[in-house]
Amino acid sequence: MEYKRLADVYSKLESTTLKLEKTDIVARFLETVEKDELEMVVLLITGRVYPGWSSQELGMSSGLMAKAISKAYGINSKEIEDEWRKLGDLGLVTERYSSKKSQSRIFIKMLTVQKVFDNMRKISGMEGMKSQDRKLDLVSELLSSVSNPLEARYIARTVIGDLRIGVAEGLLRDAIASAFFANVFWKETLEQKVNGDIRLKVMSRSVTGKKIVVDEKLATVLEKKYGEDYDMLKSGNDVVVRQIKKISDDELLKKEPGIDYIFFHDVSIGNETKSRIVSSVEHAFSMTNDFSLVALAAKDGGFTALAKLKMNANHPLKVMLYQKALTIDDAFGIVGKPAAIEYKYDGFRLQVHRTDDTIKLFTRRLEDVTKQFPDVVSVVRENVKARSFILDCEVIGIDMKTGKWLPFQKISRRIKRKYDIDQTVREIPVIINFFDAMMADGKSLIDVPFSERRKHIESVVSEGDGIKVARHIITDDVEKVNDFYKESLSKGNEGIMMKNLSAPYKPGSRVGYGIKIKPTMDNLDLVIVGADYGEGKRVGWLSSFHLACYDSDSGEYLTIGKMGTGIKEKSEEGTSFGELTELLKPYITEEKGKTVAIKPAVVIEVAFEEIQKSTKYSSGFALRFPRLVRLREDRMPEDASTVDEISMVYGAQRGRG
DNA sequence: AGTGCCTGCCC
DNA sequence: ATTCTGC
DNA sequence: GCAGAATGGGCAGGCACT
Repeated sequence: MEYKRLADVYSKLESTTLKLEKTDIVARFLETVEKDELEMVVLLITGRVYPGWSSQELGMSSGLMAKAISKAYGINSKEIEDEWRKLGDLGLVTERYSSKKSQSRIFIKMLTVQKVFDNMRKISGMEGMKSQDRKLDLVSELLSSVSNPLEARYIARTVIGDLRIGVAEGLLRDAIASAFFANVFWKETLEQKVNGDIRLKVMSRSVTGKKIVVDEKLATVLEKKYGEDYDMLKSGNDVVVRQIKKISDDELLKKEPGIDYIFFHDVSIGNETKSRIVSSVEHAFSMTNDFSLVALAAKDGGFTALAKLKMNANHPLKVMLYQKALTIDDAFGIVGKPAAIEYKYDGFRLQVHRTDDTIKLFTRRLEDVTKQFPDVVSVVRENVKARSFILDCEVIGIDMKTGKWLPFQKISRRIKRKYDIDQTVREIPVIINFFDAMMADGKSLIDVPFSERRKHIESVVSEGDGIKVARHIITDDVEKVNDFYKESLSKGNEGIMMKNLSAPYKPGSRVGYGIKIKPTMDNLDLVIVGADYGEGKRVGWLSSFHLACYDSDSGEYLTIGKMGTGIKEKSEEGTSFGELTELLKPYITEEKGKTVAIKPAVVIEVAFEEIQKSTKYSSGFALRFPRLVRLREDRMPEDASTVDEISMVYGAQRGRG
């Protein structure tokens, strides 16, 4: 397949924000892809060349891409930086230089999807001396063989790992469902207006050569109400009328061979059928984390093949994510009463797998970290009494001297380590706290209620040094939760989790079955002393703001980090990027690429989770998760929080005093 | 050998 | 991680 | 209410440069 075709699809996707339209674009494209190219195309649609669970990386991002542009088109880096700031996206920058060169281009051969894919995979395999140069050559080779600047745009974005086409898991899942299974409609959806006309009429003009099954009850209605349009649909397609109480033969819903469209009379049957298709795709993806496999299975074997993609210890599962609430009452409102309340440990998420002899550990993003935690492997081997399982836990570090739990920063030293692992095992011992179970003795637990999954953990885990079941209570009493919350914080935890007792485990989604509650710190008033221009949807605005506190001794402003969230895009909603940009412009003293220096004048109120020690910023501190609360127009820069105040707050933080 | 910058991934 | 926004 | 796209600090590792 020519890369140009894929680039056109990307471009169409970029030109609409409508999810249904995007889904349709991807689905209609996938329908046309041959089996031997499907794996590659599905990966490239998600902007990758290896599936999410793979540890293969490109080792190339915006920095090296800027160099690649420089090399491929002979442009100096300052000019590239300026264009980058103006266009807000290196993909557009690449496209621009590509189009300037295009007149002199002589086509020998069209660039193929396969070629792009192969070069990207070569890039990810490269290491050692001069490897960066060789990576640049591979990118240059692609850029010089495009037939169209649009292709250059997407080659650059694939290198950066950010396609910006608004397609991620949810949408691709729906698109695969729509591409390889019958498209389901019912009376209301056929009567819905699309571009001014009802959908049935639109379809009668545009759909030809398809196999369409129509509910007998609906057929009568269509003939009576829309006879002319319905006749036109029948004349151009293979329309079969059936009595359909309920589609019991799942395989009928598969395309190739099978049916392309199915029309029901009742909303409920339509919805049920549609969701049966989508959830079978979703389930297959949950099990494999690999849309290439899912798409192939769906195309080839429909429901049967999708159902064969089963949960498998040693293959990581997407983890369930949790929402945030401000108060215990709000949380109860979402998860119901009574609920399970757990400590929210300040560690990192670990998925523990065991098949008979093999234990494997995966992070939240499915990286295999078994090598980094031999201590966890052995404690699991000895203390979990089951042969085959998948469990979810939070790992925290402990201070060798005091026995207290360490803040996340410390344990993070172990996560990506490749060398001196044994030494850090001794220096930073850990405790694993199990809080969920997804598989037991080869059987999936994701559909059993949380309360049962919890019981299962308690039955297989024997607690000991370094291995615990997450501390929890079950209650419907706000006061009891409050006490538990205080207890949790006093141990240095981040807060608490509140969980719905009857909820299933939903891999990969942030549904309201679990809620996290964290305390709020008093906000700081900080001075803006610099900023960066934004990318993508924030192009043209100052988008990230460099913050400083005041040193009353020296009268200087000391930096404490950057902030790029909490700001509104629309000015009606509150303090917006536009407003801040206009406000700060007169104070800009220096510009370099996307970064500007700003004279201290504007004070803002900033919320955060925690103050950390930092070597990067001149105040010696940095904020964990900073976000804008509001402008402080009533404050002068000298009124900002002082470094002494911040130092006091640092010392008084949870579990640290 | 030391340093600085980039990348990817934890939160 | 947090937050905002379109669907 | 969800999915997607913006953005934060800091860690280890790896490459390039001095």
